[in-house]
Amino acid sequence: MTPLFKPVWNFLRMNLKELADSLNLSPTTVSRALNGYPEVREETRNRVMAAAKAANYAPNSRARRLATGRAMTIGHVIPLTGKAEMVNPIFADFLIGAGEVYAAEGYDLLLSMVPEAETEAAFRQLAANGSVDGVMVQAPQENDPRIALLAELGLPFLVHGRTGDAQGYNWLDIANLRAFRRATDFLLDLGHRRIALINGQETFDFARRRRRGFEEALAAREIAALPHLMASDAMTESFGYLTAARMLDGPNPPTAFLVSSVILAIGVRRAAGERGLRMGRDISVICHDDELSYLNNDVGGPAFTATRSSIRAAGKRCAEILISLIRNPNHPPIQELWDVDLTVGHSTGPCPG
Amino acid sequence: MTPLFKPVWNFLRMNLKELADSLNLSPTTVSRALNGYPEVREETRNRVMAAAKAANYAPNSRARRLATGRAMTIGHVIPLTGKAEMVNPIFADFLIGAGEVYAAEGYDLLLSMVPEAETEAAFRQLAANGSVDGVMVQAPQENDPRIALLAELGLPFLVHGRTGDAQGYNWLDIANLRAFRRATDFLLDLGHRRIALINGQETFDFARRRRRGFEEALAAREIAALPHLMASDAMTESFGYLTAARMLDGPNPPTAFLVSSVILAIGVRRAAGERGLRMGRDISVICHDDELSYLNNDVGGPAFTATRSSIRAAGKRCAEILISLIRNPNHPPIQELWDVDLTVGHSTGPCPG
DNA sequence: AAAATCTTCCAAAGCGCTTTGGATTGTGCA
DNA sequence: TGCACAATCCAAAGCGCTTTGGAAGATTTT
Repeated sequence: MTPLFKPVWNFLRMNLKELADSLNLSPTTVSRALNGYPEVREETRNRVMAAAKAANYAPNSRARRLATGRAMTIGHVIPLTGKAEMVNPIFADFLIGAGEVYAAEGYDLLLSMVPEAETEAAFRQLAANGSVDGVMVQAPQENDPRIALLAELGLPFLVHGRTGDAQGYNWLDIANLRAFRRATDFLLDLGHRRIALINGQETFDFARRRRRGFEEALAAREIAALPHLMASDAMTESFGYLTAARMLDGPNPPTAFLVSSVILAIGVRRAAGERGLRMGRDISVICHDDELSYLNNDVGGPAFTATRSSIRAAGKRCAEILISLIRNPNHPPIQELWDVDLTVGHSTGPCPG
Repeated sequence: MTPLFKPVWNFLRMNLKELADSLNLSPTTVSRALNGYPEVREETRNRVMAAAKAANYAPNSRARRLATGRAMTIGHVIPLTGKAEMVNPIFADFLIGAGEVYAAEGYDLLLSMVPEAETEAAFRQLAANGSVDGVMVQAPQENDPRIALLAELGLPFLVHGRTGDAQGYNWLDIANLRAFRRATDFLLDLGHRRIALINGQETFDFARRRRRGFEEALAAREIAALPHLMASDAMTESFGYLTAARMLDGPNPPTAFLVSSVILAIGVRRAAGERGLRMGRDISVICHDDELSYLNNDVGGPAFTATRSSIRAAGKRCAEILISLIRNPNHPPIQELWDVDLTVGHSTGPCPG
């Protein structure tokens, strides 16, 4: 029976015992010195620290994790849906925000991409083999099975977004309904009556809430929502383009669009541009802006009127919360709802005609 | 001296010894049965497998990693530059491609976001504490210090892109120079003479090569590259927009643009649209298309004429190569250069006038 | 001066797995 | 029948760290 293969370059590394021997100290003392425990003389600690630095010593994280029982790792499981991954453009910035916090707190980020059908197995695996201390859940669907599953597995988790009754688990979300209600009101106040909604996939909770916000605003003024002016799908540029094109070319075209992402809005802009319609004059567009770093909406004044909320800031805060939950497992549920700004840009104006 | 905190939910988990006891077998045999070694009877193996499944047993990955000396983890270190993260939109799709392979091969993906100034320290840390078996390097700059560093550290690595003499290390890259030379020729053949280049940051190797391709094509026809028609910076929509706007409003405006990403091209399109210029008629645009899943360029025929190469496929292949390098450490350098297609879309046409 | 208490260090026992080096039994061949 | 050789299994030794439970010496208290 032969082992498969052995890493070669490991020989370079010094271990705790060697370091201790070179200092004429026990591994115990060296370990404590390095980890900041008080029962070691200050002078000794300094000696140890200096030697560790000189030898380029870092404790083997695998051994440390085994010994402590902590993985010092947080899992992000991204379900791959096969179609344009909805999370794609969004999750990158979210990850950056979260990653900053993890790095600062000494946690690793384990990113796992799995086919949607295998997410349950993936979570069970993570829980069973103990490679993470907690997991982040993004973009929950209605009655998302992940929540019950993770609760059952006893793995600390935080949901970015929420679903169901939003009780009994930890989440951070933005006020999607309120934001879209407000945006719709804004368009209504400008005199628009035929307003289109181009939404994300309405299997996702955030998209449902946005739609409700839209519908409630219309209902409050006793305006009927027009089914042919509502669409929802993965938030790609092409979906925005195709949908806007179809609506604009059809009967009773909308005078305004409310769309769920900047990327969709870019598609809408393309469709409008092709038809010679100027945004903010011939047609109005409001979108939700996650403040993606490569799609800055602010250059020369905001291009789009937008409900905005930084996805990166959300990632940062989510990471903070999750870490505090891991450190304090019997903390009561943390739930945080962020309000959303409405920024007025160049893409909206009074209803023409 | 009290430990900081202990995970609670670990108690649920069964370990190898318990599983072995319940089967009246030794841990040795159970381990071997589970790992597919031959020195265990088929019947015994089946019993073990069944019991493991029934008990929801999965070997503790921390212990396994310590015992084997392998981390079964691959590191992606993303330097945060402070400004719009160039890698942002690109690296998400790259990650998805790579992540699929990692999952299939049983590797974890450790994602580490660090301020650019700390990347060296981050790599040293990874090497010293042994939490990864290899690392992926993206978007190399000219004479990128990471390459020498990783070689020194002896950590297996693969560069997506290349730099310097491209010798002696493993990389996968696309033929950036050839692609941009070809794209420039395409525009020249259409009669364009004032062609603008809107490039990524030219500290990056890929951007330098693209520029050289552009310049070589012009030089071959003895056309001077115009400095006021060349710009380079982080590839954001707003940079594309602002640059195109400036160029179009200035003296001797370009009749065509060659740009380094779809996102930039979207900005160019916005600037053109605002000025009433139709793409493919009044003005031509070619971009490089990484085939990002949420920026599909193919709906209803390709919107942009583009040099294209799937960043996701690159991620996938990079992961395959890196894993094979890890398994076979003294493999001679693997270097793979991908050719790039030119897809003709609606955004180009003969030079007007 | 003896007892009590810190202070500072260490030996040894894990953490849960893999792997080495047999031991035991069964089989094929002389 | 006896010996070589598979085929199966196991005990025990790590992997490199943390943490428990002292021990020895220094310091304070009575």
